[in-house]
Amino acid sequence: MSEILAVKQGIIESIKKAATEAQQAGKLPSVPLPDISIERPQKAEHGDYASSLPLKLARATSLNPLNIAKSIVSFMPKSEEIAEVSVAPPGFINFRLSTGWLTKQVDNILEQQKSYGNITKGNGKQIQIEFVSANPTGPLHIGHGRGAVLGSTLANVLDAAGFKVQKEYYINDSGNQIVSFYRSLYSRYQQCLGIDTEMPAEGYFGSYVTDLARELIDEHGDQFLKMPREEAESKLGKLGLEKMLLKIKESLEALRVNYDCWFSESSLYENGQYDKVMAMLKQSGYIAEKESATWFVSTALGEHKDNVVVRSDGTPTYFATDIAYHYNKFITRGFDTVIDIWGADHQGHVSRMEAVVGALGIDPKRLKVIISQMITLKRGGELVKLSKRSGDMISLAEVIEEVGVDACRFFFLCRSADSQMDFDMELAKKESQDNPVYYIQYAYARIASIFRLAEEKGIKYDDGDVSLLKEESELTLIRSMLQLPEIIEMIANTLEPHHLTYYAQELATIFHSFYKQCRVVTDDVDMTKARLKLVASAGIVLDKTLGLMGMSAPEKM
RNA sequence: GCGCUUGUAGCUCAACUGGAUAGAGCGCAGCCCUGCGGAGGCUGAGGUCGUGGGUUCAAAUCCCACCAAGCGCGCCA
Repeated sequence: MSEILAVKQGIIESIKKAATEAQQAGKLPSVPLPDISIERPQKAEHGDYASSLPLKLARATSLNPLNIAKSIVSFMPKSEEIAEVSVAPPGFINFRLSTGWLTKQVDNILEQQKSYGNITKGNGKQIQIEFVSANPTGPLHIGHGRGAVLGSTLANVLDAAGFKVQKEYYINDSGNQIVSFYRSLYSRYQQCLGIDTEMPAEGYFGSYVTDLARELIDEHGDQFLKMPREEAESKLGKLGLEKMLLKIKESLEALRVNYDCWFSESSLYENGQYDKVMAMLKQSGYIAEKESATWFVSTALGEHKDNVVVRSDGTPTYFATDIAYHYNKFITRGFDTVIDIWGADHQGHVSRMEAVVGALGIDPKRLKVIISQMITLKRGGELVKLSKRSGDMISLAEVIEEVGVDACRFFFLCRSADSQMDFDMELAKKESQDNPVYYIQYAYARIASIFRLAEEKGIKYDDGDVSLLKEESELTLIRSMLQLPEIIEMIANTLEPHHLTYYAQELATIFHSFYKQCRVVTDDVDMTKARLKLVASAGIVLDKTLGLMGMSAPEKM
């Protein structure tokens, strides 16, 4: 367990103990105590942590909250970590950490190195996170990029929080869209070989399909023309699909996103899982035949309408396979928690998915669906829709290439998932002070630069005495570093990784301010060593934070 | 029409999930280099938290109504 979380827990327990003792001593009426929590006050003068318990007890005890606070505080045990416990109107109890304990945490961070910030909350529980999962019928676009960054960052954080995380991409490799893609590709293939033919009406008209057809001609020639149409479509299509998938993987890798598992939709049919799950639903009475189709009776579970699982032509819908897929996640593979990240256009799918998970006998709370809102691409305030080069929707790969990975990741991450966002490529590219990406990385580069100087001067600081750190800006820096475990805990609870970007900026700001106020390498050998320790620990925390966001920590810029 | 999400400083967004005087960045007005990287630091101005009710000791946060925007409401995925 992280030191700071242990201290926090200790404070909570001491409040509980003090309140109970106050009650036993007759200083406080014996009313039931609510769940005690402490929070971080927004003003530094209010200390490091605060409890509003007295305010919550005011009504039940019909006492002045300030007096309740005083009674509780008088029973508060002393501890090494806490320097001061005070009472503030209208009825808060404020706690201030001792500087001795604070400075010791510098050594603690140095010991823990890269594992600093990690917590044990997850206890090795298995959690699966599925994200992007775009149809392999075309290149990824910017919206997928947002989901990719969201998912991979969340996976990093959950891993740091002690969960066993598995990242997965669901490949929709069967169904209507695939058939349509196969047909489109075959038409383009024929056209490229001089055959006058038409594209299917519901086809994929992007120029990338033609590019794909040309690549396949280069590699395989015109052999598919000699086959019966159906065979040609299928064989050529499969090759095209593989290529498309490869391009998708490349785009994701360029964004520093990788997966533990690429799960094929069609495997659900091949291994009989689909049939099994449908039979289960039928047996429990959630399946009905009407209008010559097969329906999942979601209205029985409070939904507004039923949903088709098998069309009247006998083919299963996307929803049907998704049911089997989630059965596979929860039952076959036994994940404790499953996180799905979907785009806003899938929002209507959420409630029926939760309903069907419940119908399969799985607690729907174990399924967490994150909807990431739409993202619009801009360039200097102007809306960008099409790529100048291909005329298609601008691809994720193009955006990454133009803007750079670090900036892409940061900007995709910095808004909460449920707020729509504009992604301005000009702004993201601008390597100036109005770009927080460089501001944060610059803090790290400054740290690296300090160590280059220290090394040049041959300074060793292993025996530095951190208790010399007493300046306000030094202690503020330590306090900021101590927040990382709490941030990780919060994100693991809320599944909102955008908080990391704000934390990173705040940590960088506090470091820059410290840097201005306290010169590190000076003639004062002892102070130099102590500050080198402080700076080293700041480097660890900054590196860890950037790492969680999938960003690089450059030694030089 | 129904459902989900959003509405906070001139702009883009936070607000530890109900707490203290609502905070950052950009922009704006100023100030700071005989020192480790000025891609920096420090001040300041700027708010009826969409509107109106309600719950609470306490509401940007919870509930209701309304207004506005995005997405969805297919035997598409």
